Amino acid sequence: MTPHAIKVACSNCNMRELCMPVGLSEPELQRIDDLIGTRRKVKRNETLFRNGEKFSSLYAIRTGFFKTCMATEDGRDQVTGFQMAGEIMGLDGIFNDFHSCDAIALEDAEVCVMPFDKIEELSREVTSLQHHVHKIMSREIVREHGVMLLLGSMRAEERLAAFLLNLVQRLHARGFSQSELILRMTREEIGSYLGLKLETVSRTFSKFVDEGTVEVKQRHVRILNAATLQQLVNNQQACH
Amino acid sequence: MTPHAIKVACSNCNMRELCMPVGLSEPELQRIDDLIGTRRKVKRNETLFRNGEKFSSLYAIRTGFFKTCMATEDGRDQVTGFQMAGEIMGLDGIFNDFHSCDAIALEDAEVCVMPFDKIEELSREVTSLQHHVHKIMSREIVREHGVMLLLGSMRAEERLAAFLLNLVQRLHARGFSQSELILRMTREEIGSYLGLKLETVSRTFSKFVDEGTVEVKQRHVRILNAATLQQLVNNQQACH
DNA sequence: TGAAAACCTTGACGCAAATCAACTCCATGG
DNA sequence: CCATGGAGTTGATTTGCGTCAAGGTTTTCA
Repeated sequence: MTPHAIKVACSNCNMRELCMPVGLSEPELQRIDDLIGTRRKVKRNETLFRNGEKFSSLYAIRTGFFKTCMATEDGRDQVTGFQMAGEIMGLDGIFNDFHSCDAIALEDAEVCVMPFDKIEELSREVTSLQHHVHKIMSREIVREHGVMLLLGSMRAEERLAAFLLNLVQRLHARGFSQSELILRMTREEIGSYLGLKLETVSRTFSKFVDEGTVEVKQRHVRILNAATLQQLVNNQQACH
Repeated sequence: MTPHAIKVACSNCNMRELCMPVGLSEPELQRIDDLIGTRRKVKRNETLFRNGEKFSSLYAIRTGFFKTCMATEDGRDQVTGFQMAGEIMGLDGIFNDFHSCDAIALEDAEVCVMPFDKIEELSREVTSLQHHVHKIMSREIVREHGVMLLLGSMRAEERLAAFLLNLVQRLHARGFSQSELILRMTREEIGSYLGLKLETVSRTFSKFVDEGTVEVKQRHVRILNAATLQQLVNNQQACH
């Protein structure tokens, strides 16, 4: 329950180039280190923050994997994203000072807690940090545009193909395989994100397997033919 | 073709409280006036900016109505939002310095051009402007979460109900009627935004009319029973 | 280690929305 | 004034995905 707090430094963090601006001077780096108040460990299935909670900090993921989701009144929820190491969470809370979604760890995780008032203070002085914050928020807006396109106009196969390619591309950028990945989320969570039911997700995986496009053993996925997946995403042929 | 340029001032703009922070001091207001390089008129069906164009400025809508949309390779496009007076466009371009969607006027419009480097410069000095920029970006992220929920888990009726309520609420905040509105977009554009085909949008309008929930005469819509629409959005009863 | 729970797969069937098509309405301009 | 074309409506039919159900597999925890 109490956040596990350790004083740490960005300056020797191996995720730095993912969550911090590059090309900082030594004194700037020193000051950025002060941004991170604490680190916090979050166990699998625990929430980092929850809808309605007061917003105070952004969170940079050091290790682990999260989902963010919005709950509706009637109890169902929509997964709005999956986040991995180096990505920033909590941007939704800036708008009205309260979080508007839940962030839940899908595996044991550790995040850097960055009090937002400190970020604003420092980014008034460090121009590259200021621009970096703007870019991160803009990136999230662009990502969500992509999800809207997916949800608004793609068929089930196209959605799952886009999802797999996106995941593997982000993992690859973190030094993992370009063709193999382990899903940290259930079929139901994938379905929620993609606007599909879990049975449809399962069937679509099976279809890809039948066609020899991917190998699936539970949550272990190996992409055998990325081009086929890419074509699915691009063409959208059938539905004119 | 050449942007219609007039030097103007935020300080006596009646949209100010929508696109600028409140509670500025007199000297701060003076400086904010300098943010607006020019105004630009955009005629119906003309683009303010286009996917792939270099990003340089954010745009505050003074008058008129826009859609933003992403094009796919095969020629179709997904409407990602509709924007009205007082709203800010162009946030998508910050991420990689290029716009990633098109902004098209749905009626003759006028926008304030705000060079982004100037915004960054000034928001280093005016704290309330800095926070305002952050809030505007966060608001867009939260809005898109809402659209994802809509696209991912609502049925056609629920989507159109949510759409109408959202539009009328924003118009009401601008001093227009709480129950009457004129749609500036076609059924096809509504459908694209809501992930539906134009025929489905048309049928759903007709259904609302039959049930006495709204009156529709072409693009003129009068909401007769907002509670019924709200219930549709909230309950999502049928699809458990 | 064994039993319950969670997760996943597959099949049969139904339905909401897409598709295809015909027609109406309205704005525009020669 | 009528001709033209874009926009909208409505009907008939198809279809992709949801729903319901049953059974299999993996994980969890006592």
